[in-house]
Amino acid sequence: MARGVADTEMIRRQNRELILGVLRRSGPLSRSEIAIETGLSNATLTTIAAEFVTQGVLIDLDAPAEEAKARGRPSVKLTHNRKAGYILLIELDVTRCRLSLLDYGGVLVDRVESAVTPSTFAESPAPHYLAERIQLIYTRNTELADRLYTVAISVQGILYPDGSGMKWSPIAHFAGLDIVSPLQARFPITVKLYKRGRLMADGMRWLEPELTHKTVATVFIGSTVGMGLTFPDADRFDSDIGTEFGHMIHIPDGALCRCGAHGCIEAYAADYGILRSAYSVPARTPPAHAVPPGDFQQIITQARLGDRNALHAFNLAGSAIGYGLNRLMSIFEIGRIIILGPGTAAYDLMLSSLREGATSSLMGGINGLPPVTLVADASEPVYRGLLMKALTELDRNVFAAMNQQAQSVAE
Amino acid sequence: MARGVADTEMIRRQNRELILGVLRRSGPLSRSEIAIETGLSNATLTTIAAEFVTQGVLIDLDAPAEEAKARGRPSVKLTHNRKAGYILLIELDVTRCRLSLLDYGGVLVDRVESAVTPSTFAESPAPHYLAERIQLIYTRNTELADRLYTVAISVQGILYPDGSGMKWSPIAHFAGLDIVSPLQARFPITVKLYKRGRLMADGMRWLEPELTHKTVATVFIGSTVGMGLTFPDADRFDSDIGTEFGHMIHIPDGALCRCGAHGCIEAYAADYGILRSAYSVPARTPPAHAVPPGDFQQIITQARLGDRNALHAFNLAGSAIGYGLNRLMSIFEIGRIIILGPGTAAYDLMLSSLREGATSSLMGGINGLPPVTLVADASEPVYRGLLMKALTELDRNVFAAMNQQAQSVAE
DNA sequence: AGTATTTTTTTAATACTCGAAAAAATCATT
DNA sequence: AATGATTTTTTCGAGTATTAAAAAAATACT
Repeated sequence: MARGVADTEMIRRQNRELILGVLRRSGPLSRSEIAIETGLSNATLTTIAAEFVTQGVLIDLDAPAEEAKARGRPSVKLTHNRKAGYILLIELDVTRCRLSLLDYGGVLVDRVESAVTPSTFAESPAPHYLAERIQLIYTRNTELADRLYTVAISVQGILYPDGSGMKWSPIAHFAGLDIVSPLQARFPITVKLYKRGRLMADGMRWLEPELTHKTVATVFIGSTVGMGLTFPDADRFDSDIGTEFGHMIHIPDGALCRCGAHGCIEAYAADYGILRSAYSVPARTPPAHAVPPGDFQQIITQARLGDRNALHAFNLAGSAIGYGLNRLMSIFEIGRIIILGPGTAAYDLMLSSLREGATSSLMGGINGLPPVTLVADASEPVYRGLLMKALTELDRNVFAAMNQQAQSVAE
Repeated sequence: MARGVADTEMIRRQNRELILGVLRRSGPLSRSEIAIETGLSNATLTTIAAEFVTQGVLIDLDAPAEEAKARGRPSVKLTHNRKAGYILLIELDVTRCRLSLLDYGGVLVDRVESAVTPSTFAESPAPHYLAERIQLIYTRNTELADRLYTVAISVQGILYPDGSGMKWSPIAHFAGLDIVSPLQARFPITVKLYKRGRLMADGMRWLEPELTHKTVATVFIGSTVGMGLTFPDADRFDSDIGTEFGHMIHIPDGALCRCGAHGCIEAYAADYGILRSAYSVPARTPPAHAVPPGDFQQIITQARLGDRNALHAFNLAGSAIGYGLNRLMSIFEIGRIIILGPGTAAYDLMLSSLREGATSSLMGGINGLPPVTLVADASEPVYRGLLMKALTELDRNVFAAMNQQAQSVAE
């Protein structure tokens, strides 16, 4: 039920993971510092560190440029051996596809970017499209022949339960295919799909360490409405949570959403929904394909000037999100809300109706609206989240799991 | 971040837990059977089993009444030493309070039952009331002087984040007090509060083992609407999930709920809500205090005879629950729905509107309504859930954690 | 050059699992 | 009744972990 048999190999793996973990969180550290941080003894640190160095996973940082030269034997900081392995991040959204190759130290090595249009994946099926670009990365970076271990892809939409592809995606012709298997068959890599909303929440945890012990909900407001949820310490709890907040039904048979359903939160709170209400377009009118940022900005300006229709549109949006949070808070206790994306610019206009919606239930009333933080640029937490997912995956599944006989990974 | 330092003591604790776990799941087993089941070697089983027997946690079952006498050395089944420890279960709801004392083998030893009324906890504060009854159990069962380890209490309502008491409870004067600390101060026991909805879901997992790898949502429909959610393998994931489904807002500013808010699911789908709609009582009318089972049954009968108002009431109820599930399914993927309680009798009357509500969104439409099971008697899974919580708590925190020097627990 | 100080490594002790061999406990057969 | 076959359980030795404590290493200070 819980875990399987425990033996001494597991001890070592677990302690190796522990060490890579603190190194990942708090820069280069000396053996003693790691010992203190992890609770392991110095003796163990000597052993495991030696193992890591032999295997080429970590290296001694001999930049001796210490701060105030202390007495005693100088400490030697350990740090990631950048050549130990490589990761590839793929950020995929409705408009672009960006591949970033990074080394084990998290340093950018190569980058490929291309535009995505509704016809992109009709012309070249997604697995093929991605394989071609990955091949380009391999060709341009010969050093990673067998050292590219893991590919992390950020997507939006609904995953198959086994994570092999998408059941639904806002990107045309992207859903319905097995993405993971063809890539894993062609290249010697582990491929994983991650939901953008979830990455946002994870990324925020790395960017704001004080969130560690809280349940965090991130809400993206922009051309869509997305959410991510992460739970304290549930590092391993990778089940598909915070899935499609934007497509939670706010009002049965309500406004028409891009997804085809009626009454989704998104249909009221995404840019196109706000635009529609602000210009009193009937709520059943099919949504605009894309809203130019200027148009959205203009509605904000109008609302600030007191325009009734614009104010009303933001009220509807706030209310949709507020009730959505309300419904969420009927299920979890949420410790912190982070709102990201272009919608943050209009947060003040939505606040009162958002709060009203969020607190109008038993749970919402008792617990109140949790503290809210605004983060205008959503791409940073997504990138950070994706990066850390890939690196910790490498830490855990490749380098922590190596046994003593393992060959050195570096030349 | 993950776990702490791993050492050899942890190995032993973990393997002990593993053994107690399979024993808990699959009756008495011989050492070899346990070895096969857990993956541990026979040698290890000899060692650990000897330890357990010395400590009085397990005993050799010498009932030799084997089935077909096989050749070879006969196997000796290990089973729980019933005298190793005791647990106390307290089921508390709006009408009664029942204490059940069980031994480590799960056998009922003593039981105390009393009625609860709205004035009960006004006259005797809850911690005092419970302490008195626990004292009675101690007095009547002298053998458990220092062998009662854990008390598990089933409650309804909203817990404090630290689990020490209730923020809100449907039982008058029960909320707002620290329940756990006074009891732990007075008796040498571990006290924990568990939410009834959650126990239902957990209990169903024990009753139907094929649920193991699914996300299960249990929905109680009766005088309230409650929910429990459990996730596959998330044995340890004890955070407070599935909290107040019944008080999720279905329709903003809708029907008046017992909790004082407007538009809760409960206000449409609990017995009082159905009654109210069936008799066309205005939805803002304060709900009846308790609905006699006969009255509820009568509405079912009327609906089956084609009474429009009764049918409409069940439609509203089904719709409320359907949209609630819909909203839930926008956040998790749910693999199985189990409906419990008196409301199951009217499930067929609610089904079409329930399904319509559940599948009207993007997620609901794509995934469809998961398989639904009906269980009329909700008290069995609650009791089972509570029992297994207490026993596994004992297994894990007391008996798995004992070290080699530990004294024997049995005389 | 010698001493103080801090980090890192070595050493010895202990705990745990495992595979293989040995022992134990029964049935089957002669 | 004795011997053999068979299955379960125990014993034993080897291998791998961790840790505390002692030793060694590497530097600053005097």
